[in-house]
Amino acid sequence: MSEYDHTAIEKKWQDEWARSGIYKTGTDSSKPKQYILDMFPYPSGEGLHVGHPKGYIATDVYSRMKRMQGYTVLHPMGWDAFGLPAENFAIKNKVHPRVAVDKNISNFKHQLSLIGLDYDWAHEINTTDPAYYKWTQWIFIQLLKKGLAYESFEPINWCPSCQTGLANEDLNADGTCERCDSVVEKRPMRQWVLRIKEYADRLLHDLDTLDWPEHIKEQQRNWIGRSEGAEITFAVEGADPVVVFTTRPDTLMGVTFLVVAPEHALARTSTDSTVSTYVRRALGKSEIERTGQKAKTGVLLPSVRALHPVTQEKLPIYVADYVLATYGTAAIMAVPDLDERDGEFARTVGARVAETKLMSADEALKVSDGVRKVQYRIQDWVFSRQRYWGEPIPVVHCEKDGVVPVPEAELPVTLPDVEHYEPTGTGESPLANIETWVNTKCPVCGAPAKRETNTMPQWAGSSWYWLRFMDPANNSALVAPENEKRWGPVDLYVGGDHAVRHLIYARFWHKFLFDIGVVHTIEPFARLEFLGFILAEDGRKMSKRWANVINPNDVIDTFGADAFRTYEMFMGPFENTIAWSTNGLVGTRRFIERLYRAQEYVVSEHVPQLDVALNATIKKVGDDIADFKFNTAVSQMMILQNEIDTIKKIGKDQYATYLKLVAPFAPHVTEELWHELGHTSSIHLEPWPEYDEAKLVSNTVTIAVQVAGKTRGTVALSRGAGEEEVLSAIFSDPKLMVHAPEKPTKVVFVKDRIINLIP
RNA sequence: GCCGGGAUGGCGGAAUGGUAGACGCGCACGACUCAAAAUCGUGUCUCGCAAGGGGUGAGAGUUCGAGUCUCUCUCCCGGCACCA
Repeated sequence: MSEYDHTAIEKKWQDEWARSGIYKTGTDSSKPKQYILDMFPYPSGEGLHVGHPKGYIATDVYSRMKRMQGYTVLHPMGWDAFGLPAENFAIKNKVHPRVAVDKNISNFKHQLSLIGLDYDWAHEINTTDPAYYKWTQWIFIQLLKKGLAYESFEPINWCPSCQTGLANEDLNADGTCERCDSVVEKRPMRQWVLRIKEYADRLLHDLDTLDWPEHIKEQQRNWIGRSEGAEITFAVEGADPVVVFTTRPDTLMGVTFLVVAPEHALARTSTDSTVSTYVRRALGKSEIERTGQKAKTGVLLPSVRALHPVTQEKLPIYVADYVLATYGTAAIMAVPDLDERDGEFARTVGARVAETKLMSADEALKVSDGVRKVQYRIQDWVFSRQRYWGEPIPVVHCEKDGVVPVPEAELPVTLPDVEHYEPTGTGESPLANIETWVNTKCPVCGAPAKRETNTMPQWAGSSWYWLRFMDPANNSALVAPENEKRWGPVDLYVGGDHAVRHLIYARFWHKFLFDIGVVHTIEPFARLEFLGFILAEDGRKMSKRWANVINPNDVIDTFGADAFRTYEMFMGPFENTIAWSTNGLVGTRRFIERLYRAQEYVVSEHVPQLDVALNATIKKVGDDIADFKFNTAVSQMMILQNEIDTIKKIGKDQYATYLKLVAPFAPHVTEELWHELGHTSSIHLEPWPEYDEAKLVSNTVTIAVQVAGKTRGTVALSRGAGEEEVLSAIFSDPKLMVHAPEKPTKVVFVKDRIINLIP
């Protein structure tokens, strides 16, 4: 037997698999399909650290088993390559973002290739490829045609550092810019916005159909933030009526005043100087300053009074910035008696507090002429960015015809080369400076017109990419219907970090594509497995800044891809965040070596002593991979290996079976050993082993003996032994005899498991 | 405040209501070696020489039997949050 030389073995088989194409996407449509997808990466200049491939290894293990189980498998990989990092790199180094992106992609591909993943690179996609973003633009035009994309001039989040508008989803929890942590301003400017709110109810309800982790569904429910309530109109003396939204119409009789947001027309049009000063100050505050404050401030609107719809009582109206402009009607009815915030505000301004007599919601609506209404926290999706490196929004502005979509035959609208990638800061993208590109003709009337110069956000390309993987080279359709029917939906989607943003945008676009007949399922991702991150050995995030980054290339060089893969699956539960441990990796390396050395134990005849352990391993490894419990699958393989090392003997067929079980985890060494056994075709195309139910359990069992619920020892008997037999075994064991009552008042006997004697 | 998920050795973690701590790391001792590494073997929750006792965040409960089920509480992680 030769030494285990992981470098030679891994190189040899990676080359051979590439040559023979064993991982090509299956074409046999008579077999059941599995579409297994990773969240595709942004190819950063940093390259991969050992945390990144964890999800890729998991889908690799899963897809290998599924292929062996007879499924045709689609397991593709691609690049989500638009976005700010490449653009910032371009600004700094004066190179075209494409150059940096291409370089990064080739580095990523090299790193991935060392891991031995079974991607079918014939299906590779790149969101920055014009042949790809042609269809991203096509989807935008369909949204526009259906009235789901619109221009808005409302104030939006503006990041002064990135110099672009942002969606709410691009902000941190504290309201700062997700990318650079700058304090975000509200800035009124022209923006393209998508009506995701129209899909809010479907996005909420269809969560129930998904096999996703509960915490992800919950995050999406929180983000959508549906609340049921009512709108009630209050007549106002001296001004137009005020409509309020409330989730508690039943508290109507406790209302003692109204409050409107500074943005509310009633506040903005007030001529009172105290009010206008307050409003001006409030509007000048950032989102954080306004929502972060605890003490409530506000002023009375003089010369207006609301009329209580039931008592006709005259109620004061205040303007206060604890009422949000972006939610409900920007006006509330205050019930200081029951609502803590209203109560606090009433104390600050000295407003009246009345005891609330509750009535039924129905009655309240009747007497107040209120209407039931549903409100959402989610806002429409601000979809334009004033930056260079994104998909151009494919519309033309014509003086006569207004906004005109670029005809589909003229797509893609390609991104022109520019001299400077810097954002202009004026609310225009760098594209605005390229006159030859901006100036065009109106597709409707032919008159001179100007192209839209805003680009799409980073999330656009990833909002439909799983469809392109099904049909990557199609130039006449986003995806051919037969391919979409063949592969959709994604059976298993694996990734992390995008619980809300990507997953909600992707579901939104998918539902839209369902509505226009492009896809046949209402949801894109039937099952989602969310991964836990790998921290650095010091327990911190892996980062250049802490100098604690571990590069997979180095690990693979020292320990081999097989040990590396197996370790990442063995570290702990897939969804747990766990610190990397090079010591831990040594353990799986030892396991691979013992597997390798076990070829010395191979004998031609069957070794019955291994039957139980081997059958149990077939069952457990298969079940556990299916359930994403890779850590216990690996530990079961180790248990079998321990058994083999004890017996120092394994039948040739048994070893072959064992190799197939390890193959998804350690594809190179198992392929090598498989060929050593004399096979000439790949182990990865072998049928997955089946277990023999009859051999799953051994003929002897260990029965725990308890006295009054306290375990006193065990007896070993043949399977199926009756109570009498167990009792006689107990009383012939001197150690147990001492504890066991001769005449128990009660005996609990569970066959093959336990006996409990109660004195 | 609301919602979701947790708490088990020195560490990562196992346990259909049925022998808690599988598997791995680490550690200790032993074998091999001139020696070391590698490898192999033995041990490793805790108190105790032993017999035996205690032990899965705390407290109660259900049960012949609870890490697992129920209730109360503490703490940790994540999401949302002046959302009316």
